[in-house]
Amino acid sequence: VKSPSINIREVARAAGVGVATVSRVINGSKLISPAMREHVEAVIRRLNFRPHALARRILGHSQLIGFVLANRPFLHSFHAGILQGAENCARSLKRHVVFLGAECPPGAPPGEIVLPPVLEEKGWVEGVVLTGVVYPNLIARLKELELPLVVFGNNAFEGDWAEGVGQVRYDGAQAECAAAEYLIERGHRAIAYVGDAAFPWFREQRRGFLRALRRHGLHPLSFTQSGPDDHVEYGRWAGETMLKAGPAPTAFLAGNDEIAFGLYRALRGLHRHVPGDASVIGFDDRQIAAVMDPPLTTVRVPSQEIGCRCVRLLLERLEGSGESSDTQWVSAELVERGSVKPPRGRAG
Amino acid sequence: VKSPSINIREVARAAGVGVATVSRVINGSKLISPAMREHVEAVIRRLNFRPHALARRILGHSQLIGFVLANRPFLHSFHAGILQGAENCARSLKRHVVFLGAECPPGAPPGEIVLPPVLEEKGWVEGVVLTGVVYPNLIARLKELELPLVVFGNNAFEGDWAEGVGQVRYDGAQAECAAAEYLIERGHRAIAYVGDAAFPWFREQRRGFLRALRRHGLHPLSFTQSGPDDHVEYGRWAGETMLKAGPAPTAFLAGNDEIAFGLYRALRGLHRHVPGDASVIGFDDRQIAAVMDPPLTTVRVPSQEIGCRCVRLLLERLEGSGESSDTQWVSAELVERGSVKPPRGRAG
DNA sequence: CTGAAAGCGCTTACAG
DNA sequence: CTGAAAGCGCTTACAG
Repeated sequence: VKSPSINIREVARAAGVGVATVSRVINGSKLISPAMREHVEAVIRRLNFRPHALARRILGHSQLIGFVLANRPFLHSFHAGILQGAENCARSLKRHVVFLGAECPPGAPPGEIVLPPVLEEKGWVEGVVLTGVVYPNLIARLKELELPLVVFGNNAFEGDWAEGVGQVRYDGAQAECAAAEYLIERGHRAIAYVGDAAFPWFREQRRGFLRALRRHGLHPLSFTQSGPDDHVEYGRWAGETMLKAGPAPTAFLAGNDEIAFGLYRALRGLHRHVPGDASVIGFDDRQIAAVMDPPLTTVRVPSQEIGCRCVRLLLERLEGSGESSDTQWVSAELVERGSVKPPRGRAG
Repeated sequence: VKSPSINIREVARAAGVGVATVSRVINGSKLISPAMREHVEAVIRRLNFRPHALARRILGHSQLIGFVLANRPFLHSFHAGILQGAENCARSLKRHVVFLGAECPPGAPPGEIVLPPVLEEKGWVEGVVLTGVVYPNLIARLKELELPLVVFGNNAFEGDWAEGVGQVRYDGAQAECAAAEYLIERGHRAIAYVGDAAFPWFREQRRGFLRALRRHGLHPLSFTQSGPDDHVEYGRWAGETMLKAGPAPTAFLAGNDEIAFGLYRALRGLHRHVPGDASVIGFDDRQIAAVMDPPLTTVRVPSQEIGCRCVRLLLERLEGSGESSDTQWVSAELVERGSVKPPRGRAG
């Protein structure tokens, strides 16, 4: 059931040359005279010949990179940024990105995880960039498949997987420490961190938060229980709980921007004003941050840059098989908008 | 420079059978005895053999679908939704999606447009789903390449390209007509449409808006000039201009949610309250809509469904080469949130 | 059911 | 510089 599309042999015959010559032309080989090149190119144009991509790459590289978004029902703007960065960078390096979803429960034995065929089969992708919610068993499975791997480190759960895999990450503890300092400088003393401790990225942030408070001899408030999957709901729940229960914080450090939005809702529900009654700092700088009211001061994580660095690191490791640098760091910085003020009853 | 990875021939030798038999096993052929199958499978496992994806598909189908996002510097949440829908659907149909950016200025002759190699070469993708900002010349180029094509119709500029291409679209005029009626029912008389008429999707919406106003004998206000590329800025500019210049509208129909947010800003800057002083309805229902203050009433366009329908339609056309249905419609519906109220001085 | 052989469309030593 | 031939890893008639 092959369509009668023309192949290199027919081009060769039409041009009155050998197939090797046609091959050299389409591959831009130097071993060919200008006259011959022009002649063959003319025939190629006339016949509208396009070489078959798969056949060309049976030996050699597919130039395809797998971008795996693990365990995510939805492509949020943050991961969309990573994907876009990866695609841009891949394109400039003559590679292409296959976008792949993958679900794999944390408890599954690596051997039993079934991945998309593009990953299971050999020859499709040269390597994989791994993002989303990444459990060690997925990494183990990908290693079994002998796929060169770069993971967005902050998305991965702790485990014994680092060997042989490239990482791009930001220092969440450091960033959140700086955010806490920023609040402390502005006079806040009752500061709360909000983020489900079931996730490593939130735990890491919280460590930085604790570090800052300890340094200043302040008592840290935290809300780290597991709750609703929806981050907005989680933030609202956390806010309501904390405001009703204990000494009300004058400032909140939210694990991400959606949690921050949930906190806004809780605050508003209790007639507290942001930032008049309570300050809030988010994390990630997703698209919603600038649009919230007041605009959210937040820690910007450069998503596009992360995507770009992931594919760049992957290709470095592919080429220099001598295991290039294991971890690359990108920096996360506070972007000041309108959700922080000194607490009430204190000179600005 | 071939890595010494094992191939079908070696498996056959190790199993003491012919390569055809191994081939049948990995392809799940029925023409094989259970005993033989088990034996070969054991050898495959022992040798950790994985067939080469590219070689398998030289004849036959690549199972790859190109998802092209044209002329977009950024993957917005709306298109991210389409992509995610496409990937989900593709996966369930055993296909994979290659995410591709493409820039091509509207004026370029089709012959001169250079696309990613994955599209230029034959055999990579079985077909293309086209979204973003789509000019007719890009469609023409893709047709030259004989790539089966489904476009998200609302993203495409008018032109003589419809023949032979599948489309998925929503009825923007109808949706915006309904949105206008919704405002009229609530007592609004001075209603403005805001959206750059340079873009066909805004023009289509505006037609629906005009239809509704005409039906009720109302005078339509419109802001359709070309302005800043950034939609938020565009909305702000439109809002400020209209509020300063003419009879102030009591309600705005924004071409998309970001324009609506720009209108919020303009209104706030002039100390007008939403929805107290002016109502606003957005379009698309992007992620920011629910997060705006007040939450934006908007027309929801089912982005994931669009992505899914695009790949489904593409595969139908691939299989039944008898040109299956040309255009599929999805419905866009108003989602009521908090940005609409009856105008001042009128009973609710 | 199974295997030897021809074939898919290309690339790449090798010889000239 | 150019071409005939062998090779890439797989699939698929064909014959048994």
